[in-house]
Order: sequence, then C-alpha cells, then structure tokens
Amino acid sequence: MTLASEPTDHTGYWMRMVSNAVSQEFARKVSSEDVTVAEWTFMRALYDLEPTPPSALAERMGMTKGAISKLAERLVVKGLVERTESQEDKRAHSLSLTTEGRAKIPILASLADENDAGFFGVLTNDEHEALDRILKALAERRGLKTTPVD
Amino acid sequence: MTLASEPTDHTGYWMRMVSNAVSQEFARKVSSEDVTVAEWTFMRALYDLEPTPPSALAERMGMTKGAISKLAERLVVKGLVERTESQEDKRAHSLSLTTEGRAKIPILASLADENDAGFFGVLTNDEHEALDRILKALAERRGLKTTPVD
DNA sequence: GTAATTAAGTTTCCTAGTCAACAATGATTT
DNA sequence: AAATCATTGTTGACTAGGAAACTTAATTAC
Repeated sequence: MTLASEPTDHTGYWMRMVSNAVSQEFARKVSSEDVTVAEWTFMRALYDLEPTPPSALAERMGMTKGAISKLAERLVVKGLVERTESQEDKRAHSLSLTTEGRAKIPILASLADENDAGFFGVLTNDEHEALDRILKALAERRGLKTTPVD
Repeated sequence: MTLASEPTDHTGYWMRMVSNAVSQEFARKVSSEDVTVAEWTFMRALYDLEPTPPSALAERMGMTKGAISKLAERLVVKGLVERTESQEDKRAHSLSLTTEGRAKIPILASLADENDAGFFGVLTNDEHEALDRILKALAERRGLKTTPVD
C-alpha cells in the first residue's frame, strides 16, 4: 500500500482543473470589455433583479456584504451601475444597471455563450448532456444554490 | 427572444458551483490541520518530487514563481518544508518536506479521500464513473495539465 | 417614549494571489 | 576576459475577497 493516495484519483481534482480552465478562458474574454468575471456575475444578477438592495446580491452571489459593497462601488465608478436611496429606510439603497451597463449585458452574455460552447464543444452531445445532468443532480442532492463567481 | 441567455444554461455555471463547493468543504477540513488547500497541494507535489527547485513547483501548480516563493516561505515558517542551498548554482535551492511535514501527508491525504468520497457519494456508481470519464476526456481534449489549486 | 436590540452598508485589517522590477549568479559571445 | 544576455528567486505595489468592528437607522421591549 502507498502512504498517500494520488490527487488524480479524486473527482474533485479533475473538477477543479476543468472549472479553473473554463473560468480563466472566460476571464480573458470578458476583459476585452473591461469587466471581470465577478463584475459580470454581479451585472447579470442585477439584470434579473433590479432594482435590488446589495444584500440580495450578496445572498444570490454567495459573497459577503463587504465584498458586494466594494464590487458595487467599482461598478458605480465604471458607470455601469447606479445607486438609488431608499425613502422608507434611510440606511438602505437599491442598485440598478445604468443605460451603459444594460447595453453591455447582451454583449457579455454572448461572450459567455461563446465561451461555454467553445469550451465544452470538444464533448459529444451525449457526453455534454450526461455532464449537465450529473452536475445538476449533484447541485440538487447537495443543496447547492449560490451563483458561483470564481 | 430574450436579450440575455440564462447563466444556468451554461455547463460552466454548474461546473463552478460544484467545484467551489468541493473546494470550500475541503478547505474547512484541512484547516483542522492548520493548513490551507494551496499549502496541501504544494506539500503533496513536494512529496512526489522532493528535493525539487521552486520553479518546478510553480510549473506543476500553475502558479507564478512569486506566489511559490511566498507559499514556500509560509511553509518553512510552519516547519513543514525546508530549503537546501544548491552547490552547483548559487542562485538556486531545492525544497523538501521536513519530517514533520512528511508526517502530515497521510493525514491530509485521508482528509482528501474522505472529502471526495463524501461529496460525490450522492452520485450512483454509474453517474460517478461517467463524470470521471467525461472530466478526464475534457482535460485530455483541451490539453489541460496544471494541478488545480483553488 | 426611551433604552436595548437588530439590521443595512461601509470600512479596516488581514490573507493570498498576480505582475513587474530587481539582485545575484551563470552562460554565451566575441 | 569582458560584455552581454538569460535564469533563479525575492520583493514591492496592486487587486480581490473574508471577518469583524463600526456607523447609522429602524424596530422592539418595557
């Protein structure tokens, strides 16, 4: 017997290898639009939810409120997101995409489509379908829910 | 038609969600041994290669030499890794596990085994085998090679 | 109706990477 | 043998996120 199992014996090893590669390739693509993957994830969530308080984004993205606060600030500085003060609750505010931010959504979305199609295009249809099915089953059975950022 | 595809339409989305969950769970487990995932990956690579120059680890782990330099330093401080000056080349040195570091390998390896088995244990054998097969095919066909850290 | 508690966001400090500049040494050219 | 060029590893400036302290405002308890 050996003292230590091989890392390559683990599904998690291959999972991370592939996942990192997809993300890195996507990061490279979105950087052409001067946006990071986290920023895209944020904007895409906002597109579905706007106007929404930062706390909802934190929940959805599985990030701390501190991280969301800084991420939002970066996007405000870039002119892609704007804050609106709440009248009922003076502590709170809501976030929305600016016109410029909203205009970027379809562009970034098609980069995301392209990236996924390109990366997983080396699989046969059967393989691709099986992979999707198994990943979704895993997420379901393990009760995963937050939108992955990195 | 919609302006933007759903993130959940992408295989990469589910991939990241699952991969992040495995990593986070593993990070929690290894922290009980006062080690980070990057540190474990480093030590496990060293276990196979020692004594080896930092540059080889950087290559294997897909990290910059700067990152490796700092990671090695942290492990030296923890007493898990040691440096040996090279005689032929005064710029170079090689890294090895200390006795203490080597003693941790089987412990951490079994945490890794446990983590993988536990996480993917919700899959049927057929699903698990299919997942492994497809991930390896993907890595192969896309020419991926570095040991994933995070 | 005031005090204590809870909630929303921000800020500070910390960790862990990248990238690029660097010092020191070694290799190559001429 | 000197000058140039390449390589090894470290350092410093910067980025991005987490944890927890903090500020301000709202809610609850009494």
